[in-house]
Amino acid sequence: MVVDQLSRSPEKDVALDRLFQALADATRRDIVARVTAGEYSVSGLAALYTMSFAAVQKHVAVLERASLVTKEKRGREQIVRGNHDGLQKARHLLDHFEMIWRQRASRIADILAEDDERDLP
Amino acid sequence: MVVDQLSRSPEKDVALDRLFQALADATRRDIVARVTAGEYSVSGLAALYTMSFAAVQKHVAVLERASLVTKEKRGREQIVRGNHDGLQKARHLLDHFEMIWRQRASRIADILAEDDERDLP
DNA sequence: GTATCGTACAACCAAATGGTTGTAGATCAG
DNA sequence: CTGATCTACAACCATTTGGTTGTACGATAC
Repeated sequence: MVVDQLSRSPEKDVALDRLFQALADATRRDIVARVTAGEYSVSGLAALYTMSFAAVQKHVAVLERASLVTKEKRGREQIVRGNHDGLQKARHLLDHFEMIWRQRASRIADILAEDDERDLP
Repeated sequence: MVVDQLSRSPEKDVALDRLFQALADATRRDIVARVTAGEYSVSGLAALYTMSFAAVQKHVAVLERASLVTKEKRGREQIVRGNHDGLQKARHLLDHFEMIWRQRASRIADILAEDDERDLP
């Protein structure tokens, strides 16, 4: 029962938990797509969906905690915008996974190549 | 209350829900990292963590449903491997978001450029 | 054969999630 | 000032999640 996780820094882990958790809902992904392309107030977003205003408000709060969007007060409205950095963090981890995969794939290729060399005359 | 979501195809949505949901847990991300780099049996994975075997088994099941790993029976063991395609699907959506963002950013740049032209003598 | 190992799965539990309604505080329009 | 709008937040509810223990079953070792 080794406790070592491959990933160090539990703080980052929590940030990643929130990031992926936030993206694990179709409505929230829809919100991210919309506010990445333009600006919306919370009520402007709420008008787009059949669920209640409070529900949309909660979704925006989840996205904000995950650093995927930012809110800024403008008069009595709260303007929601996409946060580029949050998206990049998620991409970076997936890129990292893919890098590991490619390294493994090339290692396998190397082994096969060695076999080929052995088979050569 | 417009019902239209930006993203079409609810089936893909469910797949993405599962994908990001699966990645929203540090233990599961750790498992993905490990089985992407090499092969592990379920009990081999379970030995790495302090939680029970059944818990790890459930995590692997979540990853399998999300198409992030595959299981293959070998003797009495079940070998877990990383699934490259699953990772790419997640990356593609994030790439898409980033593309929208860049389009918006360049649109803003264009507008600013127009202003600059107006200001020029 | 018997014992052991690796797995699957059910039943259970506490906590989190995604939704609702209702209430209350700011801000704007008339 | 009054009324409408936008937001925040609490309380509640059903379902899911992440964990546990216990049982059962096929494959392996001796």
